[in-house]
Amino acid sequence: MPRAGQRPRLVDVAERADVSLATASRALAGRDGVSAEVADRVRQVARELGYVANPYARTLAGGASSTVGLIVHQVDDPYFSEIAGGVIQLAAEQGLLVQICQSGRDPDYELQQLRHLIAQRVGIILISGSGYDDPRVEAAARAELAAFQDHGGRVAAIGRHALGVDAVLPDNEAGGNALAHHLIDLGHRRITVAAGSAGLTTVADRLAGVSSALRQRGLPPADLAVVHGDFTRGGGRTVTEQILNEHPETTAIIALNDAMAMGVLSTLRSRRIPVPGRMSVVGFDDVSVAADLAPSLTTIRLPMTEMGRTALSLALKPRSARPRRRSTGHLLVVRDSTGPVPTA
Amino acid sequence: MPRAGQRPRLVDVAERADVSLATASRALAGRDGVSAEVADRVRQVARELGYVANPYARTLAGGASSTVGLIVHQVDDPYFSEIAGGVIQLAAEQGLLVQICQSGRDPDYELQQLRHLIAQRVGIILISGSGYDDPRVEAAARAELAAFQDHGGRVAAIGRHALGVDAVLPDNEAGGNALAHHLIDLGHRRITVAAGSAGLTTVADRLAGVSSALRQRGLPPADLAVVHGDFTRGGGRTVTEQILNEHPETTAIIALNDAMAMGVLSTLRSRRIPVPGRMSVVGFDDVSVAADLAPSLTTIRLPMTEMGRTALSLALKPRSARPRRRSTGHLLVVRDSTGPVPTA
DNA sequence: AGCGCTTACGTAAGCGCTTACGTACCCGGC
DNA sequence: GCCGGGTACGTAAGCGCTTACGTAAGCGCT
Repeated sequence: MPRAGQRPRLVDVAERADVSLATASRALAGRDGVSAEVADRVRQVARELGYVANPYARTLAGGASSTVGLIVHQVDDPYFSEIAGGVIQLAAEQGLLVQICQSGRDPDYELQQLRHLIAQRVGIILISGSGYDDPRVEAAARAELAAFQDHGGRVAAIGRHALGVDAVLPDNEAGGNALAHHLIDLGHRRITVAAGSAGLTTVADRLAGVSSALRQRGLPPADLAVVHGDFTRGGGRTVTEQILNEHPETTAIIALNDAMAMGVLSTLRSRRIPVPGRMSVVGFDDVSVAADLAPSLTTIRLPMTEMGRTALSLALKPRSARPRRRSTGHLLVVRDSTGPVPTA
Repeated sequence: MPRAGQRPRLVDVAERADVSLATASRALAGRDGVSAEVADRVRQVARELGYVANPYARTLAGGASSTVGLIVHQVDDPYFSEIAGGVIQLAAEQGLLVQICQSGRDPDYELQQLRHLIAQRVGIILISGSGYDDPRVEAAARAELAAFQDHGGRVAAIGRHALGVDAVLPDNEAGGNALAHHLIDLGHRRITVAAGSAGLTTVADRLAGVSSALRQRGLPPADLAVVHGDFTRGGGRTVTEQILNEHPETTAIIALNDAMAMGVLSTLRSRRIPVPGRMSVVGFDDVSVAADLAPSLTTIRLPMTEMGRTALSLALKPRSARPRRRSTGHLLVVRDSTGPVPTA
């Protein structure tokens, strides 16, 4: 008999279906060893009673945890919130709950969040964002995740390699390459990269693609300048000031993510520098506002929502012997922020 | 003795500190009935062992759940992601984990998410976003939340009243009022509101503020037109087309949130209608990109991060007899998207 | 008819915690 | 000296589930 005002328990279902606790549990878990007839009866009663298993009891008893932990650099950055959207979508479809944490782009804090998630016994961990090229931190994270997996935890990474786990990876190098080719095709020769923190693998990869484009076109490395800031709008603004001062010959700026590109555009506007009339600007990611900026932003489209979904689906699959990789497509989206090099 | 390769349990701590399980539990919970000396010893051992309580066991046994559920309309909408950022910030400071869900602006689905969170036994629920003026849905949510609270659950709402729970509420009416006054001061007389879905209380409240401003200025109601879309950039674009067709005399558009305002700006730009030269545009919320748009957006600033924090802190306080309300400040931020009415 | 094997189910242990209750001890008061 | 009352701690009962193991029934086989 369900206690008044309380959620029904498995015993309540079992009693009412006139079976034992064990049978009820098996029936609801879809395990076999239960006749189809009894299983139906149990499921029927559960539905009538509105029974939902207590996840705490279930997990304690050794069942699989139904919560997935997601670590992002910052939730209110559209890149991450779109990824989170994809994760949450698929999680909802699967009846899973998503625990979300931010690292604030601090590797040590991220490690701490990771440990916290593990200590909280979430079943699945998704790590999103760029990796750090600090070997100490990445090795610690790697070790932590390996131990977690050995105890049955499931892990996937989004946009970062070197963690030794399943990962969905955009081809950052190819994207950077495509951007640079686009600008070179437009006649630009003095290109400056507005890069994020030098310690991020994403930055290094995108940058590598840009450099290789120059090489492929036989252009001297001196045609390329690189200025580091951080992957935010504020970072884009700061970096733009620096570019204008230190590399005044620049005719095109490659921002290594859209957030920075927004900062770049905003600063150029306040300096009354026409885009693309006097300066072309490109971004990377194609966050959804990119199309609505003025001018609309030429950028590399990454399927962020899809990336989130894919990462979760990887983590949901049984663990494979060696880490899987899923690469995502990318697409150069040409809009109004790029144009031919100005004729001096 | 901690089992090899396993996380330490409370018994491990207890044994090593040479006390009983109960004492160890009390010591770590900071409950009294434990001598200071013993309590210190236990805490010390726990630290050495890296002990973290298993939240599933803790919750099952009747301890407080340490997870907060957050329901938003959509995570990749900057309004919600900034609120979520605030919630996550404070949660991290308190050692809590945040479970996040999206309702996709569908009242029925939102109700389902709410039930899911409750079924999953989260301890605290935060509901963010506009309420629905559908009495059926709101009443159902109210009932669900009341029952949840009666069983010890904690609830707070952000930006919605009528739920019968603690709430943090921006003064939507005053904000709408301030926007309208600003435009009227600039000489605008044919104002059209780009409103979100008619069924949202937020829309009704902001709209009420706008209407009252016209009344306060002795302007005829006919000076105001209202077109409904949805609270997204796409909604803003659609609505703008409609305004241009059906209300060509309009000189100023009040978008009832920033997302719509972005859609409005984008459509006006593609139609080559100068802002604010021929049309002034205002938004509401002041999401962080608002300042970086071209032209930068005049809007009402809401302290979204703070709202998230406040909501969680309300939920963390012991329940009060009657629902508390915290109102947030709001501020008219005048930027470049508004100007004097064009002289015909 | 008797054996073993499978299938369908029940019994009960135990996951790691919290907490009601019990017990030993020490204090001061008469 | 004894007793009532507080303090500090231990014992053990659960929280609601999963699952290893046990058992009874039914099957085909010799």
